[in-house]
Amino acid sequence: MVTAKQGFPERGHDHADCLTQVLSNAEMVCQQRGVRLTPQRRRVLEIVAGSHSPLGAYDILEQMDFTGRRSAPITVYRALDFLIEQGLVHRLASLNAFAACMHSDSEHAAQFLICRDCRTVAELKSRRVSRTIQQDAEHAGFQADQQVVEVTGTCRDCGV
Amino acid sequence: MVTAKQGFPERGHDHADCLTQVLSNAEMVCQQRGVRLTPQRRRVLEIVAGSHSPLGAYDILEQMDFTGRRSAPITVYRALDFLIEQGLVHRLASLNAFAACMHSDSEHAAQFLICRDCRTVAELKSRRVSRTIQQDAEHAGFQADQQVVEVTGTCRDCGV
DNA sequence: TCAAGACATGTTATAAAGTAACACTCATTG
DNA sequence: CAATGAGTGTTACTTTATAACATGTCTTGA
Repeated sequence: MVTAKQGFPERGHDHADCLTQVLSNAEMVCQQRGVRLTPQRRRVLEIVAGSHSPLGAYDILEQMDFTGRRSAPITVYRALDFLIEQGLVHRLASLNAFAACMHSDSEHAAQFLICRDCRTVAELKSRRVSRTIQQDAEHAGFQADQQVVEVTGTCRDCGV
Repeated sequence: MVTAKQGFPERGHDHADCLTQVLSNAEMVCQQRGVRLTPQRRRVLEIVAGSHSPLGAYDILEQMDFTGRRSAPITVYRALDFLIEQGLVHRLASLNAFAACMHSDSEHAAQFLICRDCRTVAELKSRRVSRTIQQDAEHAGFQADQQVVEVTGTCRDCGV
């Protein structure tokens, strides 16, 4: 899960707040851009944002199963594609999983801290890191336009 | 593919040199560590190092098929696990693909520049980047111990 | 108002990536 | 030379993701 505050989220924080915030922000963002946050998409966002740790597409699929019958995986992937495009959800390549983004209003590279113990995920959101990558890539003769930064380790609460 | 030089490899460079260098380095490293670079493992490394762009496990599998009969995927994955463990091959999470490492002698975080046009891959190998990530993570209450940095963009030769 | 087009979803099937479990080989080494 | 352990073979399977095509549903302008 992802928190609005800088730094790694505290263990006991009220996650319902995150959820509310993500959803209302998403409504706003979509309205502004003239794109549709349909019930399906909203539902997927809700599920992703409701989890403390990133979810696989099939985990999401299981939770979609509210009317008794299960939808096809493609349904979830389509909603995820939309949400990612709008910057409302990030994909974590190293986990094949997805996490909601609290900062979709502000432009930022996708940078993650992944705790190997509690599986909690936070965004690093360091301008310094993205700038350094940008510069060093350029120095190597490379024009960077998309960064994937995923850091595995132990968070404050799980640390020794 | 990955070059020993800093910066993005030049288009016309002699790739056979890379290959030879990777293999002799691997022999050495394995001998030093008392682990076995078996024919299978050597063959997988050869295939990976022989490609200018990262290969999927099943691409490697196809090329293993030298005696006429195809081995099972697990064979390739087992060899890759070994090679990754020894730092001879890197896994590119954002591509589900694998690339040989030219710098397995020196300790370094896995950082990649991936050209979206020619699919060539180079290692960034920036101490500055890994240090910055380390520091900023720590500042956020997080003890980093493994970094994934994958940058997509356009290389010198493909750039506008 | 209603047809056209665009966007969204349903349905079925399949591809691509990765792993489990167990049997067998083969080089040591004590 | 048996016992051990690392490496490989074999079969089956799980997990992750996409293709292709049919159907539904908004909205917009004639």
